[in-house]
Amino acid sequence: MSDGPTITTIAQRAGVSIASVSRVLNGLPTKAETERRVMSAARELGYVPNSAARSLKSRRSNQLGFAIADIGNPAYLAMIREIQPIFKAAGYRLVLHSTDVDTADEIEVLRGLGERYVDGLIMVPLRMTREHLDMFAGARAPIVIIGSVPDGTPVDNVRTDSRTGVRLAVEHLHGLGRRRIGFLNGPLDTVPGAARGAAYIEALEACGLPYDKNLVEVGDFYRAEGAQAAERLLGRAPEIDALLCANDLIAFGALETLRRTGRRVPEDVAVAGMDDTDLATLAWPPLTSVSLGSAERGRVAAELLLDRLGKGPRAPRVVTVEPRLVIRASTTGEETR
Amino acid sequence: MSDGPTITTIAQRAGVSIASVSRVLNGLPTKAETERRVMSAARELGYVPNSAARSLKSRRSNQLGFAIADIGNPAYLAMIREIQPIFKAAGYRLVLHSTDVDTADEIEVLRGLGERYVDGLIMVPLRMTREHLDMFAGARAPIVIIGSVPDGTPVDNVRTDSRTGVRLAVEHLHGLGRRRIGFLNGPLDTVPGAARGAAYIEALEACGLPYDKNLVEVGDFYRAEGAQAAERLLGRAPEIDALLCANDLIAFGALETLRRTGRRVPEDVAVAGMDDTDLATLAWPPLTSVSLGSAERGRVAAELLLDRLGKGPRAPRVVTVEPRLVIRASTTGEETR
DNA sequence: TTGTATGCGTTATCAT
DNA sequence: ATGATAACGCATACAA
Repeated sequence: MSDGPTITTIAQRAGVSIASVSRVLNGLPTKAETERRVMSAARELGYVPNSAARSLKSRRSNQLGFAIADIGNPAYLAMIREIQPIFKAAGYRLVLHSTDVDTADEIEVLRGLGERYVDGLIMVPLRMTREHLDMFAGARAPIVIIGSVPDGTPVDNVRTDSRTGVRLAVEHLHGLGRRRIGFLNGPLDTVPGAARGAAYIEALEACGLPYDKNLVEVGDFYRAEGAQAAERLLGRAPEIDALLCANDLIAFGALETLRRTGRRVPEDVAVAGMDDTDLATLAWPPLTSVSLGSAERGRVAAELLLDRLGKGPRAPRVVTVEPRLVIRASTTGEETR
Repeated sequence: MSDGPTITTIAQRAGVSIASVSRVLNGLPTKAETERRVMSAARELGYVPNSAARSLKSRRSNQLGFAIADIGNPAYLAMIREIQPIFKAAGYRLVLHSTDVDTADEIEVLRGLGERYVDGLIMVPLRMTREHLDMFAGARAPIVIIGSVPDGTPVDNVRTDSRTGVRLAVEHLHGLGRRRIGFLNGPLDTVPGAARGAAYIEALEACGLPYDKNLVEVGDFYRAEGAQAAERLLGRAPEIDALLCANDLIAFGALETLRRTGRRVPEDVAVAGMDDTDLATLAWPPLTSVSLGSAERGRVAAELLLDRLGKGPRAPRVVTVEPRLVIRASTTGEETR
């Protein structure tokens, strides 16, 4: 717990100047004898370079940030699992921000970039306000946004195609003969909530099904809220024969409600989620889900960020990850796990 | 993306010295006029203090670390979810280390403490080597270990009582009339693996059941490995009527294998896990599990760390969180979710 | 090859 | 109340 040695300590011990110490430590050409003495002094003292001093001098923190609303969401977790090892391999530490579904918190994180405690940031904003866009424009470090930003926004952008994803699911349910397809959505003022809500309507039309707003219930992107939303929806529209859920957590909640109210899945109600999280194969029945490529989006975001850090300024890039429908027993009744 | 303003920039703009700027920014007594000019200059320039310079001067990073083997494990996730908001509320950022089940990685994190990029660390070591203990002793920042350390180790320590936890589960299964209770463990050279393995034997004896090493299978703490271990065990000892699993992930894997091989849970084989993760109620049937208080251990660890940071050196403390058996349908067959 | 001296951006001490 | 200046630990331009 002593007050760590500095290059000055080493210099005294080795009887050389701090410049020589620094040179040896950084592998610059040095006389063998000097190098030997410095290295052994450093080892004996248990020297470790001070990161604050290094950062101040180098103007690099060797840290990268990842900001999400909720670590508990397995879709975000899948991203972290990709991002962390990529950052680590590139020599960066991961600073994790959980913004608590709070827009002000997100803004705070963006403002914090000015402190330069990270060299770059990956953010998954839940809402996208004017203030977000302003902060992106003035940001003092590279930002990668997972989720859609308006064209021209000066950040790299990794998107998914919610519209296609929702369509895949609705077509699947329609193809199974379902005609009363309910939709359990998250808050409409969130980026995914708005996108998936609109896509649901589009997809119904593409299938030639009428849009009945009575079949849509809005809750939040969590399991408990999903269970409650399902209960409200089924109370109001008991004739529903399929349920599309805006994410897997909602779907898990819906499965609970369906079981509790004595409905069979998929015989009475087919259920599909979105995100295709690890948990989809844990639920019973295994959950059909639209993969939005969470892991891949995380990986791509990390790579974009590192690439920009390595190569300096360049035009913002947009990468779109294609959704993919993963069919399991919650819609087909077959054991396909 | 410009090169952020510093107090020097502000001083020029406001026509005062950097000392005055610093004073105003830190709320020290200043003449109203000076304060006004500095504040408006700072606002106009969008000034944000540089964290590296601040850290170098203050010798504090305002960052705290959390090091775990695998973010994917929901037990660790439960800890993060407690720790992050506590850190944030106290003004600290969270630096997350995932050590990839690699002991060398853990040691590297401990060595990194010397860089002083964090003011303290919470670690959940999977293995506990001589090297770990040495690093603890020489650590240059406060450490809280979740998991058991030998008495006298100079770190705060938050434990769970594996022995009691395993006993609760075994007694429960025994009370249900089960007499061939198998055990699916994780690696024996890990802290939890060793503890739970020993506890299993003890618990059997306490129930008057013979220990049959044929009923124990060792895999790893993951779902896929759990499924495989269950398959090996059931192939070898098909008469098993209960399965205790060293964590929930293993149990989920076991449930898969049991279903796939046509065994009913709990009629043919009762299954219990450990950790009582969120996922326990998602599985089918809902999983009986021994809660080891993951969330609480996280919370306590965070509080211990902050307390030490606030109050300075003091004797190492040990807090033990009591386990609790949460009974669900995977052992009793009743719907108790 | 090595040492001296300077600067990174901040805080804090000391004069004024 | 304010300004000049040192110091935090490191890297480096320059001089020797």
